[in-house]
Amino acid sequence: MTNEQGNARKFNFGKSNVKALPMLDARYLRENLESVEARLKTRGEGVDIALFKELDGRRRELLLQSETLKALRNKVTEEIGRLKDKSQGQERMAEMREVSQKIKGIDESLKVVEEELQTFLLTVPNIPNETTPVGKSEADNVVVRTWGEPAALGFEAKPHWEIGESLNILDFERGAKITGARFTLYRGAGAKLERALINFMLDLHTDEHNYIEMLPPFMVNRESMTGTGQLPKFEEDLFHMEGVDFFLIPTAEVPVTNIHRGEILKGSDLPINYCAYTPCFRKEAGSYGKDTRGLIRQHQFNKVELVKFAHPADSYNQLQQLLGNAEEVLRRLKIPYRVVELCTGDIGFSAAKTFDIEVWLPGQHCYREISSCSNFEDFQARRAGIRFRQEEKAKPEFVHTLNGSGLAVGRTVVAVLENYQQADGSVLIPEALRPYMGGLERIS
RNA sequence: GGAGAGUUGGCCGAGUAGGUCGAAGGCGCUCGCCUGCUAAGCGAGUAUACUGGCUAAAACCGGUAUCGAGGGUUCGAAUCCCUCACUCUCCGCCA
Repeated sequence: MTNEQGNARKFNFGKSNVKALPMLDARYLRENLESVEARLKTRGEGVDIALFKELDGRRRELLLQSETLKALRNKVTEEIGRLKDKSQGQERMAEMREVSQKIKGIDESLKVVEEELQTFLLTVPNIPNETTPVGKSEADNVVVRTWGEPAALGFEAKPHWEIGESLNILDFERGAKITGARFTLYRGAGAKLERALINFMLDLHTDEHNYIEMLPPFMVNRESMTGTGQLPKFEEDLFHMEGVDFFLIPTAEVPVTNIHRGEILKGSDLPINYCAYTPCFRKEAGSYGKDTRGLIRQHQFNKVELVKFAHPADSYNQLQQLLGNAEEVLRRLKIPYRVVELCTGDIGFSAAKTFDIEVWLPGQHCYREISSCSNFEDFQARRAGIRFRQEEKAKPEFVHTLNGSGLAVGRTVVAVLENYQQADGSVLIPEALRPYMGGLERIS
């Protein structure tokens, strides 16, 4: 046995026993090919219609052949079973032996086609909602509203990394020494500020916004990553464990949405609101030159996430609520922000509609994303098999899933440091946070 | 790390000398009946996915699959064999 095999065996607890993911809505795609294609085009994304037609057609053809033969075999087998004298069945048994061989061959081809089809379907992004503005890039996003006035500091605003280093609460050099680039060590009041923000956000959402707090695993299996849409397409952005088929979560969206994977929920329980603090781990592949300084883009950062499972007819109302719940964090902290509606060219793979909250950063003279609130409609629900019944006996339907940061904690620290910096180099603590900082009013 | 026990439908729970078992029974639920209301009682029904036919679409009718997952033996597997995952108990180790 090679070393690698030994390892694999030792840690071989990768697959969950939850049933395989259900087929995506191949039927809907089959019947609405043209319109789906047109709407996906607004993302700047093409669908290989010819490939789909071929795979889908082949699959149905093979399925029909296989099922017809199985029906025959079942019938004959039942007759044999009814025989008192089994020796009378010899001839038919021989026939069925051949039929079974044929079925085996067809099923093997079928399996190949189904895997190809599944792989194809899993790489098709969500269809944007009709209300999502059509556009090519970030530049076409629409500012929905702006809250708060950037404060007139009366001096040249410093970027947070300078503030953090001079107050000795953020240590980028040692973070890099301990691990590497894009890892930061928080010290003293800095560490406490991060923790205070986490608790403040969790308390706000659970006590006032009616979310149930969850503390999920920070590693998930492949099925979970596929359920929310990170896999199969974005594996290169994820940290993968060696020896086990687990991934570090890039957001709490993954473990929290997958809480109900493969379940049928009660319609009367909707909407279900969950809120979770987790660290998030991202490789940030392809962003090498970007945001190299400071806390903005880290391989590990903390986030409080809001997740909703909603009735399809109610999901856009829920999206507004979720967005408002996230905004409330910045309102309480009295930090200016704006809300941006993402265009079709800028929304994520799984989203049908997304609003970003961008916080004002005086040190950088710009608004930066601090939260992303999306309605995935039934996209994740299909992949993850999350359904509900309207009524006790009704047919199960897919729920709509939503989530949003409420908020990204590291970036909130950035916003606090930069917006609350004082001429003397100290930083005031927002009033709402003081109870979480042991009454501390100022970091100096 | 070692030893053992389990995994069946919304839930509980039968079913292992392979055959008519998608699966007894109970609970729950739905509809109907009955009783002046309630309770009790009686009758019927009660999984999911894919797929063929019909259809504008459904309803509907038919087929296939599913008894943790995957594979094997067999004309035929919930039942036999193998691999894996998970749950529980005991021992060891450990925050």
